[in-house]
Formats: sequence, C-alpha cells, structure tokens
Amino acid sequence: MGLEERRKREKENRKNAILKAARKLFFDKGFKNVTVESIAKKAELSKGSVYLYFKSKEDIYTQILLSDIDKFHKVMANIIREGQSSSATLMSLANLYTDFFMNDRELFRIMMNYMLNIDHMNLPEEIDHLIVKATNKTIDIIEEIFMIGVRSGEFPPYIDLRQKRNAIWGLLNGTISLHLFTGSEEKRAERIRSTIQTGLNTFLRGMRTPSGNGQ
Amino acid sequence: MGLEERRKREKENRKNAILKAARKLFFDKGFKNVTVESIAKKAELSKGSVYLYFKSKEDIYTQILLSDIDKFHKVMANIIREGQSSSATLMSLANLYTDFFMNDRELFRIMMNYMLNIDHMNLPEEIDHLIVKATNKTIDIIEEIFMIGVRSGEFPPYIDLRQKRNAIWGLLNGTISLHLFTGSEEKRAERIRSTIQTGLNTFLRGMRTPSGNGQ
DNA sequence: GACCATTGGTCAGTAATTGACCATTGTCCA
DNA sequence: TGGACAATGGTCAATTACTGACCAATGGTC
Repeated sequence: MGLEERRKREKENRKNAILKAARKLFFDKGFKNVTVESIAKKAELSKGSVYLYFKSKEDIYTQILLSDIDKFHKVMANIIREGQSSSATLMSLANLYTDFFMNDRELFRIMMNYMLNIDHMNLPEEIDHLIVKATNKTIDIIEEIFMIGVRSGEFPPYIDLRQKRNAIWGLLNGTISLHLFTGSEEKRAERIRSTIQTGLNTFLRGMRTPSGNGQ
Repeated sequence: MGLEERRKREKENRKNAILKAARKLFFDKGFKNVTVESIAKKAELSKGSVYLYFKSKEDIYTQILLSDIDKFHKVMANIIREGQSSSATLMSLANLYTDFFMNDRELFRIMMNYMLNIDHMNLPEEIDHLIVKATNKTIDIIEEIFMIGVRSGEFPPYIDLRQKRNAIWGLLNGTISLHLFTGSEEKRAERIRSTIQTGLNTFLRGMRTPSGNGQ
C-alpha cells in the first residue's frame, strides 16, 4: 500500500487498458486495418501515451499474441485426464479448441496463415517460433490421445496414427475456418460445435467398426 | 468514453480515495489527531497531492461531514410509513439511528458536542447550521411519530409530547454514547441494539398501561 | 509520376504529482 | 519564563505522465 507501489499499479493498469482495447480491435479488423490512433481512442488515451507503453504498433500486437498463446497452452495443457476414454478426451479437446478460437479469431487467423505459409508478417524470429510451436501443440496432443486409445484397446492397434491425427486436425480447423469468417454471428458457436461434434463422432465410429477398419 | 471524460473520472476517483482514507482516520482518531500526511499515506498519495484536491485539512473534514449528514437525512427521511404502528416506527427509527452511528462515530461525537455546546470546532457558519439542523431532525421525527400515535389512538391523548419525545431522544443518544466509546468492539452492535430495544419497549408499555398514565 | 490521404512515430508543451522545505504552534525543561 | 525542540499544516520547484500538432513514409488514384 505504498506510494511507489500505487504508481506501478497504475502503470500496469494503463498498459492493460491499451492491450484490452487493441485486442478487441485487432481481432475485429486484423492488424493492418487498425490504427494506433483508434487504439488510443478506445483506451481513452492519446496516441503519444500509447508510445509510452509500447515501442511500436507491432510491439502491442506481439505482446497480445504472446499472452494469448500462453493462454492457449494453459487451456490445452490439462486436456488428457485419467479415467476418461480417448473419444471423450478428443471431444473435449475439440470443444475447448473451438471455444478458445471463437474468442480469439485473430490468433486463429495467424496460426492458419503460418500453417499455410501465407504471410509471416515480419514478426520477430522469437514470435515466429512460438506460433509454430503453438500450432504444432494441438497436433501433438491429438496424436498422444490416439496413442493412449490404442494402448487401452479403445482403438485398433493397426491404425495409422499420423493419418488419423491429421484428419482430426483438419476436421477441426477446416470447420472452424469455414464458420469463423463467414455467415452471421448468430448461433455461430452452436453451428461450429455441432458440426464438429457430429463429424468427430462419425469419424470415431468409423474407426471402431470392423468395416471401417481403421485404414 | 472520451479522453477528457476519462481524466475527469480519474480526478473524481483521486478525490474519493482521499475522502475514504480521511473518513476512516477521522472516525478512528478524531480531527486533531489525524495528520494530513497520514491521510496522504493511506490514500497512497503525497501530501502535496492532497492539497490539489482540498484547500485545507478542515476542508476535507467538512466535506465528509456534509456528505454524511446528507446520508443521515436520507436514512431518516423514509422512516414513517403508512400502516405501521407508531411503536413499530419508533423501533425502526431507533435501529436505523443506531446502525447509522455505529458506522459514523465521528459524526455522532460532533453532533453530541454541538448539542452540549462543548466545541464548535471553528467550522464555517454554514456547516454549523447544517449540523444543528441534522441534530434537530431526529427530535422532530420522534415528535411526529408520537403525534401520529396519539391521533390513531395508539397513545393516550393527554400525554406531554415534548416530554416523551425528549425522553426517547435521551434514551437513544445516552445509550449510544455509553456504548460507542467504551468497552470492546466485540458485539457492541448487539449490546446497543438490545439495550435500546428493551428500554424502548419498556417505555412504550409504560405509556400504554393505565397505571403509567402517560404523565 | 505528381498529387493526395492515411497513418506510424516524435517531441515540445501542458498537466499531475511529489517531497523537501518553511512557518507556526504547542510542549517540555532549566 | 523563555527558549530549544518536535510536530505538522501548507507551499512550491522539480519530476513524471500525458497530450496532440507535426513529420516522414507509404500506398492509392488519375
């Protein structure tokens, strides 16, 4: 409760106000279409003040990305739980993954761009690396879930892990892409979730039935 | 959500932080024993800043008094309700009155001082006047309640209103004085409330029974 | 390829905050 | 009694935070 402490706290608050304003704008309009002036306005500050807290527009952007990637990892970290079937785990992964990117369209767009090598935006090396890592994280987790399923006998032992993993990853991201940037806001969450849920269920059923022998 | 508006809001917040800190200190220690430096510390500001928002220590004090007197009037304003016996009204007045001053000992002390002409503290004329007015307010309300009670037949018509009114006022403030500045904090509220409640009930019973004929 | 609009970034000017300092007052002790 | 001293209300020059007019670079248009 000191005086120095109060000033530090207020600085932190200012910075957060800018980040909050910027996040919303970036995620609504994308990096290029947001002006620093508009961020300042939304944060109820002057443009000059924004530059007291961040050294560039890009700096704001990368700090948001870093913090969101961090959140992403936290969300993904505890997906795999004891005593839950791999199918159920995959389903909860799909739901969490969808929910996360529903609230962070910009990050999704960026990850997709990286995946597709469209546009590396000239972000610092370090950020590049982290984004790639975050992108791969989901793939790794899906593979891990499949391995657990095979080990427990839930899935046949002869499946091609890589293939299944990629199919699921594609299903997830393809569906999200399709819905996230098209159509109206209304009931978007429901549409994505139900599409993914039925798709995933169908796929898993296919894996377990003898006719669809996992190949 | 403009920029000018934000600054205005923040000024208001600063001022309120000072008032909040000062109120607590004044009510704990009394005007004389509080230093401006201590107010500043508690509000996490420098002494200089306090003087940006208030022109003197006394100014802080009177602003708190004014705002508290205002609150007091708001609390007292709606005591009298249709369809409630005068006894019940008196009881709720007693409870509200007690609760109010439990949280504002300093104001109580000041009002008592004024009543007893002990110390007028050199507050501006205007404040003096308001404090006297607030003090008298309670007396007037008690009298009004008695009059309603007489009119409705709840109390005998021959009672001396002034006498009864003064007795109740004395009971209230005497009890609060006794408890508010002595003994331990623990269960103080309960002690005051129960003392006043039984005292008031006894008094009212006395007024209604033929033997205690209201004189 | 000249003009213009837009916008990222700068910086001199302004506002808010600080705390060392001063003047006054009350206290204590010789 | 009076003077040394501590405590504290109030001031103000120095520091820190914030602002917005301005500049330079960029991209679009005719």
